[in-house]
Amino acid sequence: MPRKISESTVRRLSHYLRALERRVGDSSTLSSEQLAREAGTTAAQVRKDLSFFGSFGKRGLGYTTQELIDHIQGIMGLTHEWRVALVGAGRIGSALYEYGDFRARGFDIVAIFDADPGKIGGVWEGVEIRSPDQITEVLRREAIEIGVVAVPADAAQDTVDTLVSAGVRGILNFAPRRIRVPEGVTVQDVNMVMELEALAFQLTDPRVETLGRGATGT
Amino acid sequence: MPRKISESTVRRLSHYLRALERRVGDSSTLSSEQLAREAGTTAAQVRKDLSFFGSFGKRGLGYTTQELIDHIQGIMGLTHEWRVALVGAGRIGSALYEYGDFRARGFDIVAIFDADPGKIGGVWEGVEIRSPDQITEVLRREAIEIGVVAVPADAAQDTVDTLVSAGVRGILNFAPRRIRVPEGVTVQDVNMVMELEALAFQLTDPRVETLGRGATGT
DNA sequence: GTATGCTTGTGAAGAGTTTCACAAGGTGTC
DNA sequence: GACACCTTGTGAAACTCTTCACAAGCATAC
Repeated sequence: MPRKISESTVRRLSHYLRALERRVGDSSTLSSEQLAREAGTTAAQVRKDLSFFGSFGKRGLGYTTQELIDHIQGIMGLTHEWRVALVGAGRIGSALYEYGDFRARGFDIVAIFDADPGKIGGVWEGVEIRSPDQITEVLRREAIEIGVVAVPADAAQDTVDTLVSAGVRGILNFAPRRIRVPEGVTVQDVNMVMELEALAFQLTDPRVETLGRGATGT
Repeated sequence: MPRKISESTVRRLSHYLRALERRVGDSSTLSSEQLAREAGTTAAQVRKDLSFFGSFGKRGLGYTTQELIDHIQGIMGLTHEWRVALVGAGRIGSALYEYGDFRARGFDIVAIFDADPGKIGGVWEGVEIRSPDQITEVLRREAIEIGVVAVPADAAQDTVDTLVSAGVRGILNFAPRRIRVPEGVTVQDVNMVMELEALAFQLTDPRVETLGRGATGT
């Protein structure tokens, strides 16, 4: 009975969390209506999403901000630190690493790998850059559960295969390639070119011509 | 009659394009079945997606690689260069800019803005970093259509408002905040923390316990 | 303690997306 | 030119996700 939660629901839970965190301290309670407005969805959707996991509100009153935060964090598995490996210390990899927001949110990059001999041996804020040869060994030893793949597209599938065989079951993939993984392993793709292409499509689509200038802002 | 194309269809078009480009030169024709396999979907889905825009294949034969590339590029608006402004020259902004894959795909960052006085006046590969005060003027002058927002969350909505009032109708948003825009303007969000949270959810969800160790790889 | 007002939680309806299955229409062979 | 083969394009069915609408339930006032 592996209740199937849709990707969109999970995505919205993240939004709820962001919205709630911005409100901590404000008033201690809020309605699905308010939460929906702040998270950019509808009240019914908020209630339905939450209903998959339990009953967290009080009828007539709404949800207690901090309580709901705790519940959502529990649901999403954000109550413990996740140990993450970064593969690929190029431009994207380094930007990610320096970005630092991950650590603040419980995703701790504890190992870095790169195939470039010029990079191997370097140290980023206390974490040594290692050869990909060591992935299996290090991931096992460090009990790493999530892998971030920021290698060239051609190397992505091999990299992921190695990570998976080293026990990783979650992959954040920045390579612009669809990755194949065995069942039980999850891949999330981040592909900025694709997002830009989606924009280009919206700006190009005939509907724009059809609706004409008047439609904007109606 | 603004035929409504779903977000997932647009996303898949990008995947088809990537898959097709990898094949240029191979054999000159391929079936929906083959394309589906390379893009990670089903043959029926490929045909349905394409059918929204026309009939590009030949029955009994399949699609001509180069021809289909041209069609999809036309559909998505990738046949001309898009002029892009980058707002926020911090870590994410610079990583994006240096990444360079955008330019290769027809997205040309021709203006950069940052509020940090220490950065204003700096030059990145020939493009000067300007004060946000100049957004309206520069965007109008340079006929910029797409804005990339890589500013802190609190500044995101204001930044977008400025961009929109300067004529931008497509926004790529890296700030972890849901942005409100008038109708006719499209926002694409890139939020890496959210993707990691989705992974955490998958790795945490009770179903994992329910299915047990045996399920992986079945 | 009862009445009033408000908001949740949820079955059911509605909308949208994916999959199915097959007629239509090409190619190549003999 | 007819036949066999193959793959597209597409209505219809199946499935999934969102929206609706309302009974159930709690808080507060009197």
